[in-house]
Amino acid sequence: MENEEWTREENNFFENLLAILNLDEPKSWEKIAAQVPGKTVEQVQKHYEALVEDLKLIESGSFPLPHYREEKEGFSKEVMGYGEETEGMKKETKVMKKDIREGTEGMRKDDGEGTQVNDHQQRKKGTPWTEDEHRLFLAGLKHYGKGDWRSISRNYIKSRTPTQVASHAQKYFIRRNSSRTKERRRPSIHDITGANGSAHVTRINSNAAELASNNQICIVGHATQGQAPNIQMGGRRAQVYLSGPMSNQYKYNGILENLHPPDHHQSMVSGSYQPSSTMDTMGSDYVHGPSVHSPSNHQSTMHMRRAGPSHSSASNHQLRMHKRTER
DNA sequence: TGGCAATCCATTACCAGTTG
DNA sequence: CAACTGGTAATGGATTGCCA
Repeated sequence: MENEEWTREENNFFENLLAILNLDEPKSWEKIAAQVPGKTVEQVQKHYEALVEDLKLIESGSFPLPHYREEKEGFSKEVMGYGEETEGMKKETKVMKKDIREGTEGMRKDDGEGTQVNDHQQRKKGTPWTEDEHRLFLAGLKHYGKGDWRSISRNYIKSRTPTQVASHAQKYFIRRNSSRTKERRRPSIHDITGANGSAHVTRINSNAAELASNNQICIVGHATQGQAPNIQMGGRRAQVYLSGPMSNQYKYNGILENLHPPDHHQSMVSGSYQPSSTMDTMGSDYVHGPSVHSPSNHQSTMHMRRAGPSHSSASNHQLRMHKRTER
């Protein structure tokens, strides 16, 4: 007898098949049923109809959750393959806790710092650190040293809890100790290592030389709107795009005073900045730089990625990369 | 209990191919 | 050729588990 209920894995697998297979093709349901163990063609069709119904309800504003048969049935050490006693038990506990987290749709205990998480909330959204907060952090670090996050929180960054400070510190030290070449790194707030540092450009775009020859240059780095970092670039008029964690996307229109080679880091720029959102209305003086994803576009990209596999697979991309290196 | 390392996961940056 | 697209990698904040 076939199993009427669908596990999460079965459901995911089914949805992936839907994304891959063309339902207009003859015998598509047979093909799907053949690939989902223990399900009949009828059950697969029924499940599809239920899925369509769910989508309708979701679109209409209500969110009834589909019923999944819980995987914790038979959740034993043997089944999970955790043969080794202590580590296996630890892993099992961890997996179960993870399962509970996911299975209960974000139901979680209070973290003790006023974070109430209800049924509809996922993990608390991160609040990005501002440059000012980071500088206070550095000042506090200098004063109290590594480890005294409570004092740093209490006396320097009142807007952050000790836990947040510790988490920030962890990332800060990882960044500082990273052996990764600076050329490949993205600009980060953690690049500011002194409490009085100024905003600076950390990396020039790889096609900067080409653009510079055309009196254009693209620079990637941090700058906050309205800031006018020092510029040293060579005597020609240029358009510069700035981007970074603290800016959205800014465009610089100024004079190249002393153009550094494209691999030169820490080049300084100054001038007037415009948010990119206004760039398109700036007129023909402005030359377009590298494309920037609009958040909405990217959101939909991400949504599609989460929703199911794409027809352009990872292996396709690997192939592209391989072709590229061959050229 | 608090610090630390590891992990999770959402977001963002970047890149190359495609398209108009 | 600029803009768009779709993919991966990097990043950062929150959370968890371990241990002194």
